Formats: sequence, structure tokens, C-alpha cells
Amino acid sequence: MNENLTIIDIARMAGVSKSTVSRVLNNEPRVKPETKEAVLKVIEESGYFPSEVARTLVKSKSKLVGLITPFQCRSFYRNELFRDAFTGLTQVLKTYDYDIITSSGSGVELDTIQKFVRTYHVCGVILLYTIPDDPSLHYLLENHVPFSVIGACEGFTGINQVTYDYQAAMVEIVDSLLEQNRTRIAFFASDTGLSTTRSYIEGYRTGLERRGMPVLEKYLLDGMEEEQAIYSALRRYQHTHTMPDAIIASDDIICCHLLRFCQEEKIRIPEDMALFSLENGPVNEAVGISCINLDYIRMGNLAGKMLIDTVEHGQTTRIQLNHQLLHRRSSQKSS
Amino acid sequence: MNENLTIIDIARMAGVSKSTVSRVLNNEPRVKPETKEAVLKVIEESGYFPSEVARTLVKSKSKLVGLITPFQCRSFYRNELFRDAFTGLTQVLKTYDYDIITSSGSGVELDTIQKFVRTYHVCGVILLYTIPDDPSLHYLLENHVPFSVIGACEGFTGINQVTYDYQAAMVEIVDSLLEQNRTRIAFFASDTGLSTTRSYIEGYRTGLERRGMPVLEKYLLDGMEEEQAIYSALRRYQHTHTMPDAIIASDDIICCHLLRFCQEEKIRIPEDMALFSLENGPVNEAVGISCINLDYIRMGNLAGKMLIDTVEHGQTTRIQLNHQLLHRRSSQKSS
DNA sequence: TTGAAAGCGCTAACAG
DNA sequence: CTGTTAGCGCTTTCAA
Repeated sequence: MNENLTIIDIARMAGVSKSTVSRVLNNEPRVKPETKEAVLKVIEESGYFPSEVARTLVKSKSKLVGLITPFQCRSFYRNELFRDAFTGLTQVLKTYDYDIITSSGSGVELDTIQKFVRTYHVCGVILLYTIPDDPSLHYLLENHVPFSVIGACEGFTGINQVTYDYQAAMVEIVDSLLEQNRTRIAFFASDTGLSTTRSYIEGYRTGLERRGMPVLEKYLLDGMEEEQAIYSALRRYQHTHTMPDAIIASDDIICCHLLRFCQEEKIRIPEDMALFSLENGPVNEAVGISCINLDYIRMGNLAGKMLIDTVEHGQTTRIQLNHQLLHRRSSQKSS
Repeated sequence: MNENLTIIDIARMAGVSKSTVSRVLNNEPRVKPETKEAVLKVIEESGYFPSEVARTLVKSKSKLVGLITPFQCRSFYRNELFRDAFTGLTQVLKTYDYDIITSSGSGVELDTIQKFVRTYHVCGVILLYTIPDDPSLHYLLENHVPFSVIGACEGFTGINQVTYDYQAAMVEIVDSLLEQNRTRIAFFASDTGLSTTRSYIEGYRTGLERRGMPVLEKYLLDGMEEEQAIYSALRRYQHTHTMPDAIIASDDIICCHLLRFCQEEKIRIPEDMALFSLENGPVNEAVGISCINLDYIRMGNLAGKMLIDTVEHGQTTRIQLNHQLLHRRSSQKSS
């Protein structure tokens, strides 16, 4: 009920010292059961909430997990990874009584991380993406800040990571497309700087080269999170009569645009064009788009659990989940 | 560079007292320019970060905005509102140097809010949904905690709110459907307890009754965020030969399921069935689903700005944005 | 098993 | 314009 109760108020009301109250709050063993009960009763009845802020100040470690999200990049928030990983993370953190802080950053991830660590004393950090040899990771490692990476992570080992074998998955996709005698397979990627995307690209190359197919620049495109980029690429193909007969898209939104373009231009799916999404959003099933069944919610769950394990027990884990291709209408055999 | 610098270290390095450092940190006017510059230089060079935690403790007010998200409700995180409002909020908070804390709650929103307020001393709260006479709002009001509501909010006035006229929008949708001589118009709602949904329902009723059409229970369904609920409703219609000739869906995911069902069952859109989504996600445009053009990013922006205005200047604002119907293929005239 | 006292890093009077 | 001092609410030695 009451407003700004402090540990001292509780101590007074229970007739003990604030140290004792602190002890029961922290569930320390060296408290007489009866005392503990009495204190607990007072806490219960008074509606007292201990200040996480004060606790953080003295321990210089909070129960906040920093979630790094990019600066000024709408497309990121629109993809499945963000919301599903967020959901998974939220679920598991709730269980362990941690909370999430997301910062609105200043353009550079490292700044955000430093802010998390130095000004908010986060107990750990979750990274939804990394770049090769990521400076953020070096910072976290040097400063012994626990963290978990979701997705590929070039250049680091012995860290918390939950990932898929993106490269292998991509090879399988390319293979399945080649088996249908598709010869102009494009990859509309959305951020080729990220390690995860690089893995996909590696798989794309490998898949093609293994079958003796050339890797053409015009079919391996970056920056396709921009609507404009998609349509201008498509127009270019039209003008040069080099329209792909299969497109692999980094995310579902790109797929939606492709779908729309094909409808307008009377390009039949899958006869004239196969579509494959690297995300598994709700659209795909409804509209029959083939994709990989990456479980981002699970990744969020696991990444959160790993982080807590590091924070509380110093453990480090790496998990590689198994992927699976979901072949749907959009990538059926055309001829 | 260095690790755990405090204000005292900076004071020593700059040859002043920590109060002075504090003053330049808080940009107080009463500091000699040269002193200020010297201190700033030391801060810059040392890589010092002031502790937001300590500051919060003494001011009992942080620069954290609490974002309430529901407990164990995946569908929520999957809808457009969450990610777009989050994006918009993030954008504006960045500008004013605030951050977001999201809590993983304990099942009841009020608990989460109390935790925000009492243990983290958030400077304000953003609500993405409310129920009529919401206890959370009463708590916030009573405790003078600044907050902004996104969406409808029954039972409260004089609060920060950014909303649309959901009821009017729904009337327009129903009208446009009736004009096409659709006579079995269903509304697949996703959470009829929320004020926003209630506004829509109000509009649904009004729209039908105005034209002398009955409001049938079987066509006004709740809980449709569950995939199962959607399909069982649809099956029921089939068995009783009462399949609607128009369905208005609370969100895009419901729409996707409807789309899928119609494809499988050879129900033609829009000939046999019109579809209208109450969200404006990326799918709609691609697949040609009619919808309202609600701008959730803008709502997030505005709600954040309002909150900051309240926190910093005690202002209160209510904004009702203008909606617009986006008529696409899924709701074209059938006959 | 408990209490007293000393901080954690910062802000905010109050003097000077 | 600047320094001194007293806390903010909590944890954590150290004694008792």
C-alpha cells in the first residue's frame, strides 16, 4: 500500500536491524527462521519493494540484460529475428527474474554496449548479430562482461553462442533448386556485412560451384532490405532479359515484395520463378513460400539461458541447432 | 580507456571538486567556462561514463521508460503493433537520451508496473493496450507516474494518449462491405477485453445496425489469435453452410490463415469472400489485402514524445490521428 | 544469529 | 563560481 518504504522502515516495523532485513531479502542462510518469517510477514503486509537501483549501486551489477538493437534501421525491427528472439528472451528471463534494457544507441553498437555496462551495470549482453572480428565482442571479452551471441559469429570461439549451420542450409537450398534445373539462382541478401549473412553467401557460392555453376555478381545482391533496391534489381533483370528463375530472399518482407512483383508482371510461381525465404514467418505458410525452419524464439530462449548460466555460474556454452528445409509451393518443380 | 572511473577520479584529474564535475555533467550554468572546458577535456580523454544508477538513486528517477508487454502471450509479440510501436519509441527516446526497460512481468500488468516504478524508478511508462477502467492506469495516476497510452482507453480522460478513431474506421469498413452487397460479414477479433478491440466491436455493431443488419454472435468471434480457433470457426461455418462472405481480421496473421484456408478450400477472394485486415503489415500490400493504414511507428514516436513532455515539463496531450482505408484486391466488388 | 558502520557513485543544499 | 557535507537505499565486512 504505502509509498516509499525503505529497508529501514521494514527493519523498524519488524523490530530488527536493516542488515537482517537485507539478509532475508537475499535469502541468506544465517537468519533464525522465526526472525525470517516475521520479516517476511512485514514485507508482505507493507507492500515493500526493494530498490534494485540501490542494490545495483552497491554490487555494481544489476539484473538487467542489455539487448543490442541497431541504430536507425527499420528493416531490422521488421524482421522475424527481432520479435521472436525478443519473445524467447523475455520468456526465459522472466523465469530467472531478470529484465531487459534496450538502448537507443548512438549509431555505433560499441557505444551502446559501453553505456549498458558502465552506466547501467548490466549483468550481461545479448547480441542478435555480429560482424567478423566484432569490436563489441572484443570489448565485452576484455571487460569480462558476460554475453551471448545469436547467429553466426566469425572470429571468436569459446563464447556463448546459439546458431544454425547457415552455410550448410544454404547449400541444401541451392542444391534443391539446381535439381529442378533452375540455372539462374539469385540471392537477395539484406546485410552482407553480418557474419550470418556471410555464412549464407559462403553456402551460396559453395552450392553453385560444387555443381560447376558460375557465381554471378548480378545474382548476388546486397542491401535488399530496401524496397527500392528490390524493384530496381528486378527491372534491371527485365531490361537485360536475365530474370532469375529462382530467388532466395534474406527475409520474409523481401519475399512479399517479390511476390507482388511477380503477380504484377505475370511471372508464375513456381513455374517461371522459385522463391525461398531464409526466415520462417507466418506469411510463408499461408502463401506457400518455401523456407528454412529456423526457430528464433528458441534461439532467444537458449541465448538467455546461456547468459544467466554465465552470470551465475561462469559457464560457457555453444549450441548449433539443426535446421530443416520446408519445401512449399513456391519452390516446386517447374517442368 | 580505463575501467571504473568515478566522479571523484575525474575531479582529482581536473583539479576540482566532485560537485563541479557533477555540475558540468548536468550542464548547470554556474560553472566558469574555462573550468567546464577543462573538466570536459578530462572526461573525454579518460573515457569516463557517469553512473546512471547512482544518479537514479539520489534523484529517485531514472532515464528509463518502462514498456509494458503482456505475460506469456506470443501472439502479441507477433503483431505489428509491438514491433512498430517499439521502433517508433526507440527512435524518439534516442533523441532525448532515454532508454527502454521491458519487464518479463509476473502475469499481471500491475505487478510489472509496480516493479518498474518501485524497483527501477522508471521516469514513465508506455502502455500499448489498456482495458476499460484499467487498474494499471489508476495506479499510475494515484502515484503520479507519467505515462502514455497507445490506442483506445476507456474510462480515462486528461491523460497522454495517441489513438485513432477505431470505431469510425470500422464503420467505414463495414459500410464498404455492405455496399458490395456482402451480407454475412464476420469479425475475427483477437482480444475483446482490450479497449481498442471494444471500439472496433462498437463500430462493427454500429455499422451493421445502421443498415438494419443483424449482429450475429457466430460472426463476432473472440480469441482468434489462436490458429486453432480460426480453423475451427471456419469448419463450423462449412458444416452449417454459413460461411461469411466477408471477414474482418484483427491482425495480419489471422489474415494469413484465412488466406491459406481459402486457397485450400477453393474459396475465391474477393468473389466468394472479402478480407479486411485491421493492421497494415508488409504482407498486405504484397498479397493485396485491404486494410486500415494505421501508423504504429508514428504512434510510438508520439507516445514517446508525449511522455518526455510530461516528464520534463508536466504537459499532457491527446492526439487522435486520421485513418484511411486502403482498398485492395481482397475487398473488391465481387459481382 | 544479529547489529553497527562503512561505503557504492552521485546530487543537492549550504556555505564560502 | 566552487568546495564541503550529508545523504539516496542497499550490501557487506566486522564485532558482538
